Amino acid sequence: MQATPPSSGPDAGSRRAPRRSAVCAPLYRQIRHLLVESLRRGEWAPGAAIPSETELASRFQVSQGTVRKAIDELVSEHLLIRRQGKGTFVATHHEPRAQYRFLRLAPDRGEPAGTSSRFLECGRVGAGAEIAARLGLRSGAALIHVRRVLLFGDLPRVLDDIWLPAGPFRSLSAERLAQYKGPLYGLFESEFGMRMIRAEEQLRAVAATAEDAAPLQVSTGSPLLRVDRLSYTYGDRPIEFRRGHCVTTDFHYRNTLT
Amino acid sequence: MQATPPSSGPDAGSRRAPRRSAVCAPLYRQIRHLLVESLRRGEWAPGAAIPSETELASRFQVSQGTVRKAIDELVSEHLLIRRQGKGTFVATHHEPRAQYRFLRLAPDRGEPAGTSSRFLECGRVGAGAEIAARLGLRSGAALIHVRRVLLFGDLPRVLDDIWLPAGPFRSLSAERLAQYKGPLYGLFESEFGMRMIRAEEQLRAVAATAEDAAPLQVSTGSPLLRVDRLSYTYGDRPIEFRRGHCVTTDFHYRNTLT
DNA sequence: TAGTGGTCTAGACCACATA
DNA sequence: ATGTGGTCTAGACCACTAG
Repeated sequence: MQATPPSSGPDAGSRRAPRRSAVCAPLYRQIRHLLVESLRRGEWAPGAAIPSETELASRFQVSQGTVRKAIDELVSEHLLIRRQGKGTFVATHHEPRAQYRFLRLAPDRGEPAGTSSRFLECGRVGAGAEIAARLGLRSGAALIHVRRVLLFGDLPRVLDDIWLPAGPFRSLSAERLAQYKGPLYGLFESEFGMRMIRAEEQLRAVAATAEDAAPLQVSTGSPLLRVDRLSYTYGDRPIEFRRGHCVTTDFHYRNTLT
Repeated sequence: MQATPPSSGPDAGSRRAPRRSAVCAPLYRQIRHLLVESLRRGEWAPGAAIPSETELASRFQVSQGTVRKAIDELVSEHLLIRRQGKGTFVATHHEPRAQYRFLRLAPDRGEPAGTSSRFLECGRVGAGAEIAARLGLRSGAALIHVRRVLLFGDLPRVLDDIWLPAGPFRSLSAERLAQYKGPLYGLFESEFGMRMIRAEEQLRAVAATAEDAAPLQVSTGSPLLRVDRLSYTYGDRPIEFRRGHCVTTDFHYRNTLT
């Protein structure tokens, strides 16, 4: 930052050079960008504290209020978490509060039972045209494909097909998945350094195929909620495509419009 | 507000009484609450400008920055809209930008065609147990029921059943609906003084009944996306329950997870 | 007691819109 | 030229956490 500190108190008059032009983002957005870059580079690990607001202010040569506004935005996007009296921390999918941030399926009555995964497949495949386009890869690119059933208590309710670029996720295996407890995004974050921060979903109703119906213990042709999800990491880079088929006779997908 | 302005500059020392206790919200939230109350009372009409930040600051005896933070929150919740150089305005469903804020259905390819409504029914009914509970009314309370088909271009894609409390919406009629152009929430806002600011939705896949299938021009039993929506006005008061059945062969419901 | 984030203030200047 | 929101600063004090 090329900010010039004022010579004295708030009434110091014309005290700085015109720092930015019309093409330039506000200072706090520039700071925000620097913070995101540090996160992307892994300068601060998930779960770790970032430097205090005052330290960042002196590092970037801006006021604490400007750093604060940059952090405010990142907190609202769940990239950072504030803890009063303790500091500001890099968000992680291992925290209980963030565990099911992306899981919108809930039982019609009663509180959400604990979920668990049963993994059916894990192997390398070539990217079809549709999935390649979504992930921004060339057709035929190497992917890892995972198929699993999500159980709520002991009720199988979601059949997920997950496609990941083979590069970063090369070492993902059925064994590693089977032994892992907790949300997949936690595993991706810890083992592969890929942190999901945002996702776009497309929902539709479809009839169950025979292949979908069996693991979900429903009849072929019964209505299923199909959820296509494209997940992004830092810098709007798509990193996972997922297609879920959900039984919604006693569950529903919840959403808030604001 | 019982804030005491400081005697002089920023270094005036212990300059105010302890304004709030542990049970009390921060000043900017108190200001925010006062603003929402003014909105609820209709002190400023939808589309109109609210007083400037400096005027509100002097009215509430707080600094402009505190008013600003209160307004910031209301802007992020789409209750207010800022226009640089012009002022801050009460949001309205008549603005082009807000027209389809709550419409999440989009065509799989191509840009969204214009939508139009075909109204099938409009009449008084008694509230069933489920809908009464959702709207916070007693079972059997008087409701207005509207049924319509939403068309994208000339494609019928959504069959909506809408229930409204008969009190505020007493004068809603088939004639009034037929002659009205634009989003329903615009009509509710202008004609009935009920402004929707938030909604909760529950989605599931269902098989089309014969009654659903006919107006949507699909076969009985084909999969439909059912969307149950509860809409709220100021103060978390539920004011509309809506059940939509959507054809999702060439359309989808889009959602962003953040 | 020291350090952190949370709130509040006051004032400066900038960018935009209107007259 | 004036008034609006938008950005930035500096400093005060509060509330919470931990050694």
